[in-house]
Amino acid sequence: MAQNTFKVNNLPAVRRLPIYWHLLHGLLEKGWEYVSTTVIADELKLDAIQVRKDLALTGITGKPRVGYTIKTLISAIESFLGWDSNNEAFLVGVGHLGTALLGYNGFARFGLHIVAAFDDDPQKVGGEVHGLPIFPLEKMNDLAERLHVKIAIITVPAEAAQAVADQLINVGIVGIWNFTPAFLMVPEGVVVQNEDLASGLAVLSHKLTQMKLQNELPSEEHEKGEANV
Amino acid sequence: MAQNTFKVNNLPAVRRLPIYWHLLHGLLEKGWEYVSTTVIADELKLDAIQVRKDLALTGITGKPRVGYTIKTLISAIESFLGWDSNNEAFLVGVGHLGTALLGYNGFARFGLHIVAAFDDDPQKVGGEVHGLPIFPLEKMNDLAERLHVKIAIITVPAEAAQAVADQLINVGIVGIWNFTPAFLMVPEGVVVQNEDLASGLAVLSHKLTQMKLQNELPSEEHEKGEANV
DNA sequence: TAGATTGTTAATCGATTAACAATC
DNA sequence: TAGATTGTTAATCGATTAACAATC
Repeated sequence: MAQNTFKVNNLPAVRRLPIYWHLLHGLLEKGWEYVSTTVIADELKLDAIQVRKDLALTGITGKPRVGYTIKTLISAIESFLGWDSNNEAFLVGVGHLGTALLGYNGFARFGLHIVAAFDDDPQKVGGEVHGLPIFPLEKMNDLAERLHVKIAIITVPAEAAQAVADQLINVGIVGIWNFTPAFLMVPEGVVVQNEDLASGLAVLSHKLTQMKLQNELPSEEHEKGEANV
Repeated sequence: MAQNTFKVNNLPAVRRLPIYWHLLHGLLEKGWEYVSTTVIADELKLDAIQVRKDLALTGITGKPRVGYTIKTLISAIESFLGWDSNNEAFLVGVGHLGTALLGYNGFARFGLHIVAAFDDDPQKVGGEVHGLPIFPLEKMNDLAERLHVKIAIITVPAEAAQAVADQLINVGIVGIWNFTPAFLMVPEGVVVQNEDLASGLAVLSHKLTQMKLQNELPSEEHEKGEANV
């Protein structure tokens, strides 16, 4: 019945789109024009059917026997993710990580432009990092209004994260990229993306521990070996 | 039949463990001794049953009516993830992000100690970042042997990532924390954890786009409103 | 005791994988 | 044409959620 199936909520698939995007750029640079899902799957150790399903999210279709036009695919991913329109962002917390993110100009490719940085350290306020002036937190309101900023990156210490988030939401921020381990309480209508490095490290540690165990119990069924006990 | 069910492969759950860990530390500092999964779920906007299942991974059990001993739980998470043993790590690529990670001493809490940094820029080699000397890539073999390092963090430009990974694997590295968007080909027995910021940004962008769409189609079923067309 | 909370077994939901017809 | 590849429908797998007995 629904004229609009709107089955656009596959987060794992969304996370894979940038990975395809990166690969596609590489192929383009190598002079390729078309690519099949078989090739993509092979390069990324994925299932070709999965790749096809993922790419279908963007609405693009391929040609049997030929594959997909790489350029079209890249654009489709960008527009699906909204990376083809410019987004201005604030960054709050000019410590090690904040400074690194300010210096990393790679986000521009994704339409993300950090237009102002904030910190509450009087030593830092008034200074510049990678050409961007650092403002005191009080200036936030003023600048948000003037620049119509909707996205903010939080790189403050965890203890300060909630207060900073509250303040950001207050000045109209609706998307928060949270690099602290703090869990932020936000009202409906505000989106938070947690980027906690500890989670990534946990997975790495866990995989390593698993592997170590596997090696200690020598031939404990090599995935599907014969039962030998 | 299997005396060892070994159902320890729930990656989403593993990613949540550090989040619990952080919350538990906060509660401990507030003077709490016990905590129930109801409280944890409430704080993190999760399901209490899910929290219980996740915590069960670590092997710890709680007491009905009381909950879990916070200190025990913290230790259990740490030991499950191997965070209670020290792991030495290399870091390759002392650019913006690499420098930030070197300066971020928070990893020590997770047992991860960066013991040497490498870069191929002669300008950087011989210098120091946050007290750590920067070595040329050639020194890798030497140092890996001497220090028994098993983990490496890659923060080089994407184009150089595969070559660096090859070299690292060559000197005995078995765990790679890959901060580049490059997909690394590694032999069996080597674990890679990709930490591509673009994936996180993609999810944020996607959620924001979704929200915008929702607002544009005004009352398109408020999750379960009446069909009005 | 009464009742909150755990831990386990079963049901549901969603993502991945398989099967296969359509197509260039 | 023959056959590689797409796109869709169905089957499987795994994670989340529900139900409920056990317990302090």
